[in-house]
Amino acid sequence: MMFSTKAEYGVRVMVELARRRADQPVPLAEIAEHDQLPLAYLEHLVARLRKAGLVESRRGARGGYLLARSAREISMAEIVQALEGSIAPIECISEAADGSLVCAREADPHHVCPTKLLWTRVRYSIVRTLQDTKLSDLLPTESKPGSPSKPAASSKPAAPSKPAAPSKLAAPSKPVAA
Amino acid sequence: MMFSTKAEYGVRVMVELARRRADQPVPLAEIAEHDQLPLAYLEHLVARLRKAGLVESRRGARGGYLLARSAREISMAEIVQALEGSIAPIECISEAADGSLVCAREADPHHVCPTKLLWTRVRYSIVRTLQDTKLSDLLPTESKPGSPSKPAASSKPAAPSKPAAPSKLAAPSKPVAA
DNA sequence: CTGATACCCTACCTTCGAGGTAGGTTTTTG
DNA sequence: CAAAAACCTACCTCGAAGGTAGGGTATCAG
Repeated sequence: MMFSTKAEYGVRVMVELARRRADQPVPLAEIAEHDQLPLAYLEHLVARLRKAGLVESRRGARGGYLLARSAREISMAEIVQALEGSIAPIECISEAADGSLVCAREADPHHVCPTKLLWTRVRYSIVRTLQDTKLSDLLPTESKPGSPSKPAASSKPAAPSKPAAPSKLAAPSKPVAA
Repeated sequence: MMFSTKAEYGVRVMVELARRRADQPVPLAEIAEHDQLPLAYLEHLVARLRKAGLVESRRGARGGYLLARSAREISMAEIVQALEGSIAPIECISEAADGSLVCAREADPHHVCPTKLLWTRVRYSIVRTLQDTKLSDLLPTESKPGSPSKPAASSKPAAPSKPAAPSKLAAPSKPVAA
């Protein structure tokens, strides 16, 4: 497993917010009950989402949370990023304050780390997929007038419904029973 | 961080093996010293690689490990898979014994998990990148006659050497004081 | 044959962060 | 005002990541 439940739960919260009418706030307790998730824990997560500017809050009675933007304008990358922090497949490939990718082992400028290429690639493919997937893509096909509901990935289809089962890696005998 | 050091160290070991002449075994102690990694720990990792059929071993004096196949025929997916087990971005999207993707929350067949699409996509993009990257791709460009050394990723350049300005996706929550 | 080398195996140990609780404070509404 | 809800800080716990330790076993050099 690679992402923590922070990302998992947080994405669920965002989906629940997106499903509802955008003009009135949704109390967190409602979502917690609907998805059977611990309320107190969700409060931590949604705090991060708020600091990241992804949701807005209304305090007091009849308060709750709302999406700060339209679901079509929120990418999963933003959500995951807000919840998990910097997206990196391994410690080595996380970024310094200046945005560059650092590797502690790379003190010696002569020596180039051969594995860096791999992890950079992996990181990039994850980030791209997360960026290409918008919050609206996870909503049940609710045809908004004038906008096709499945723009999905930009360049390539990010997730073919049939993964074709290569070698042993995926081997879903029942592929993605959606 | 998403993969453990198992994958990180294990990939390093494989790279070291690939760098050397394929006909004589490399003792693990040599690699441990070269990469400054704990020998006893590497032994655990390489045991997994052996069970997965990725390396072979010669016991006794002048023994060591060798690649079981050519570096061009070993994908990073196999390596990571051997070390980390099933590749899954979150618990939900891992496979059951029968190979199907399970989600505990999906007991109710009516209810479709809206977030499953996301994690399936992410999983697939990771797996594809790992499959497309061969062990030979991580070797310093050592031109084998008759084979181009950079087939790289399938469709798109997977890793830009300069991350440019990644909006805010970079922002480290914990600044990684390396 | 004997020692050295190196793989191989099982058991253990320690730290740390994920995942969650708890309890209080503040703001808003009816 | 009382209830509802966000907000905040502190704490707790448990399992796995990341090792260590120590022996056993095969192989080679001399």
